[in-house]
Order: sequence, then structure tokens, then C-alpha cells
Amino acid sequence: MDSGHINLTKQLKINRLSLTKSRIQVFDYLLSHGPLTMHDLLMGLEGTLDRASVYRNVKLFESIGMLQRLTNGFKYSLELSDSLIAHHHHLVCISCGSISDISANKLEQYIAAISKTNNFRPKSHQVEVRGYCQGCQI
Amino acid sequence: MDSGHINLTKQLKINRLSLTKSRIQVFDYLLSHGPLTMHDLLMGLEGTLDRASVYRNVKLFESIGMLQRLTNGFKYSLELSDSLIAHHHHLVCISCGSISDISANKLEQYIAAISKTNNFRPKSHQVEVRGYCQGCQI
DNA sequence: GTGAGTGCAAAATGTTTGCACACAT
DNA sequence: ATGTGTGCAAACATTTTGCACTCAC
Repeated sequence: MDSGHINLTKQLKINRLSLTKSRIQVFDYLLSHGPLTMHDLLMGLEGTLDRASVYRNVKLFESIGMLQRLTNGFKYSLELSDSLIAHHHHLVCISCGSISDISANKLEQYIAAISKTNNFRPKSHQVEVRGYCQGCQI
Repeated sequence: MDSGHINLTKQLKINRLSLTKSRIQVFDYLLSHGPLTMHDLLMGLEGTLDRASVYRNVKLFESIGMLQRLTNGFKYSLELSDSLIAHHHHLVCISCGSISDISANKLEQYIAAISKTNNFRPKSHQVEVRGYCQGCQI
């Protein structure tokens, strides 16, 4: 899907970086799979792409703000940033490590309201809820 | 200071874990040095404590909810969690760097509600709003 | 006394780097 | 054409594990 690469192409162009096959592959994989561990990303691209290239491009995407890293215990997950996908927050399972996205409009409203009450002009915010996912509540 | 270990002792007892010298050392180090990288923690305890024990106890503290890992730029930091220090959130000014505490009951309630809707059992959460404080909104 | 916790050293994992070749512009 | 990006393999860093010994209860 070329249409899906518009953002990638644009971001790379802005930063005077080449649009390469590797970068498209990493981007596509991130786009089609939610928050991913580096391990999963490496596995998903194994055989197609060298580990070093995955690391290099993840780092590069991070440095130009296309990608964010969510830490979770000793592990972390990767996902495209808000500028590329809809703004959302996270439910992090402290048992199995899975991370789910949640969109919570009311939460946004409350944050806006609280900020206003405190004469604060919000620019960005981050909400992370840690606990047990459905499968880990045995 | 034995008084500082009351919480540690209690938490360990609740979880039927031993109060050991290593655990006291890790706890004390976290208590006296705010958010820390794992590397800093290891360095700080080097010579006193084996790396493996630090990892094991950090993991253990985390598993019983005494310790939280925070995203700090692209690294992670460790710090004692809300169960040991007063729960609150932050308004971080990206201009002057000032940080205000906020307590937001509605936010707490809403986070609980969202979790329920998602069949998620929350244990802790973290909210950070970044923006401009009153004095910096010129 | 006994099981949980520790240090040690080695293994397993995860990440980075140097270099020669290949590809995007 | 030429400088950027890549694969490969080795170096380096981080985290985990097995085992025998020690300590907390």
C-alpha cells in the first residue's frame, strides 16, 4: 500500500533521509501490529532484514520522533507515535507484560479541565495504567 | 535508620518474604536517591552487593508493587511506588521546568472506570501533563 | 533445622560497531 | 557518481541461571 507510506516518505524527506526497503518494512510492521517488543519486531522481520538494520532504523525513527518506546519492567515495547496514529493511552499488564491501547475521550476532557483549574496550558500528556489484564486475573 | 524500614518490613512480611541485608540495601538506595537508572543502582551498590542480587530484588520489589519503572526520555528509571510515597500526579512545565502536584479525584475515578470497561485490574497508574505553567504563558 | 536468599561465574539475551558491498538520490 | 544504508560477523552490554553456601525465620 503506497498510501500507507505517505507519512514515512514525508518524515524521511523532512529529515533528509533515504526511503529504503528496510525502512518501509520496519514501518509497515509497526503500522500493522500494535505495540510490539523489539523481540517480536526482530522475529517478524527475520530472514527479510538483518537485526542490525532493525535496530538502526528503530533508533532512527525514534530520533526523528516517529516512534516511541514504552518501558515495561526490563522489557519495552515499540509503537509509532501519536503523530502517526491516533492519540491514546496504555493498559500495561504487570504479569504478562502485554500492553493494550485505550482511547479515553473523557480522560482527555478531565485533563483539560484540571489543567484549566490550575491555570496550566497543556501541550501533551501521558497516562499509563498498570495492573492485571483479563487473562492474568486467575 | 530502622524507622525507614518499617514499610519494607511490612511489605515483605505481607508477601511472606525474608527481610535480608541485600533487600535493605536496595531499598535504602532507592529511598535516598530519587529515580535511578538500573546502571546507577548497580554502580551505587557495586562492591556491596552482587549484580544478580540487585536484579533479583528489583524484580521482586516490582512484583509486589513496591517499585515502579518510569519512562525517562528513552531510558527507564526506577523509583519506589505510590504504596510507599503519597500518590499524586504532575504538571510539568516544559518552559521553566517547574513541577506542580495535582490530586484529581475524578481522574482516579475515571481511570478505575476505564479499567473496568476493559476487564483490566488496575494496580497503579501514572499521569503526567506537560505544558506551560501560569507564569510561562506569555 | 530448613527453606529462602546470596555470591559467583558462566550462559543466554540484547544491542552496537567496523567494514566492504549495494542501493537511493 | 557518491554518499547513505545494508548485511555480516564480531564485540560489547545487559540480564538470567545453576550451584553450593549462608542466613533469616
